[in-house]
Amino acid sequence: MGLKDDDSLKCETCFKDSEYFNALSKDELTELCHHKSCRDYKKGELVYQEGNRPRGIYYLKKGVVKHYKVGIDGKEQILRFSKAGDIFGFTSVLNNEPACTTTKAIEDISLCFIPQKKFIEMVHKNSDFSMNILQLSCKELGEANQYIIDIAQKNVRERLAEILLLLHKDFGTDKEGTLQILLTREELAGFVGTATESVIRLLSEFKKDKLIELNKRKIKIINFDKLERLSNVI
Amino acid sequence: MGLKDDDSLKCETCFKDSEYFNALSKDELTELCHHKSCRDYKKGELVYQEGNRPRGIYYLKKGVVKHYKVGIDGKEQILRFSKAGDIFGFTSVLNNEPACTTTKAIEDISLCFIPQKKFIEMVHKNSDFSMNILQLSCKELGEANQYIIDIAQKNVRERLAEILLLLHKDFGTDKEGTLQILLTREELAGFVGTATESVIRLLSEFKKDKLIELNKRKIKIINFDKLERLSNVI
DNA sequence: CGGGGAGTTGATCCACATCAAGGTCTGTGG
DNA sequence: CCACAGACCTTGATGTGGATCAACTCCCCG
Repeated sequence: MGLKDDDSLKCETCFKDSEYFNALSKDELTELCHHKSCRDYKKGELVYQEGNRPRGIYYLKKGVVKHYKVGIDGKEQILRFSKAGDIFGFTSVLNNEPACTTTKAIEDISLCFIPQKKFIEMVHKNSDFSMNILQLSCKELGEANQYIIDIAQKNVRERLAEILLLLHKDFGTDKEGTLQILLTREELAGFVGTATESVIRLLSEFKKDKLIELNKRKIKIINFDKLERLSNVI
Repeated sequence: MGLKDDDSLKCETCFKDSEYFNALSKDELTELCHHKSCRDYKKGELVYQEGNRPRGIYYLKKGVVKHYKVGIDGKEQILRFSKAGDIFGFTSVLNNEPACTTTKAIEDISLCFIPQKKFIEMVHKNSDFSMNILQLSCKELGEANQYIIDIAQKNVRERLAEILLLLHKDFGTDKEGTLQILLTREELAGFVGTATESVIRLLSEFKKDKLIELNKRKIKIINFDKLERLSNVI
């Protein structure tokens, strides 16, 4: 799991537009850049695994990863995705605990790694940066809470509708209107929290009802209003 | 919702043993005590409601509150409880957003209120305190994630067993061995994420199988091992 | 003593998981 | 460029966990 040292080690522009690292001063940023290291991962590669102890946090420069937990029967429950510009892995670093999720690249990605020590140091030294992380963590907590009530009280149809809209909001579309994230049916099921067959049946129902168009893994939402009503947003 | 000013305003000992406020210096503590205000709530009273904007955070001195969301059909999904020594309400304050949960006293409680401004100030000024809050928020995030996979993948029996053990861990027992938290069947159902009738049926099944003893709302766990195995802890 | 909330039990129904069996796509190596 | 294996997708049949509805009891508490 060692990180390759390459040219990107010296890359100073990684965090230029990051909404989290913008709190750092020019000096802090330079200092940080001397300690970070970058690496590319192929689609399907693990970044870290539940139960392992990550030795730092990650900044995703390119691509998409999924964060999930594996249940008793081996079924993946996807908790969320991260895309370019996101950071992750800070929860276990901050609590000095093993990771509570597994993170895997679902496309080719470019990652920037910041060692635990440097990250903690920054949190302590720069209160604006610390506040950014705090707000991020609170935001994720709010989303997790929302997700709990969704899973507990909505049926699968409502949840799938909601998640399609969520993916649209988070990942947007290409010029054709296709969702900018490609998931297998199994992954979609793992995110919704249902069986693969159920997702397949509901997707084709949505297609029949002219809510979406399907082409392999490409999904295009064509009736947002109806989907929204169907999702029963609280 | 105004907080009564009373003698407790001057109380200096509120935070003496708090694992979160212990990062504050004596001076900061004194300063804080000049800005906090205390109030008692009767069982059943609302502290704040989802959608409202709390103007500060709360430190629970005595009693137990439940944090929940209300679903479409009016069903309560309880997300967690707080007990003496816990703080809550900081997520919406930090993100400057309306509260994403409703908080209600399930016994008579004693609350200490810290205005938003003071709290943010402390987070900015004292990096140890900030780290405490950050760790708390990350811990809650981890618990929420665990809860998502539980609800998504376990059946009601497993979840009820797990929650009984969780309540035991968090609230302990009196000298008789009875859980130190009294919930209605409806609240228990709202926490497990199921129907009241299902909780009732399963509780009496657990009783029949000599896993627990029941006396009104009092629950006594008598076979931890079996309950643990039943809960299918991952 | 009566009214209302909480608890209990039984009957019924359906959303969804699971199983089974094929079809389709994709990447690899010959 | 083709063949083939393995992963992924799809559809149908079936079983059931647990929600829902209904009726009744049990407590409190004024």
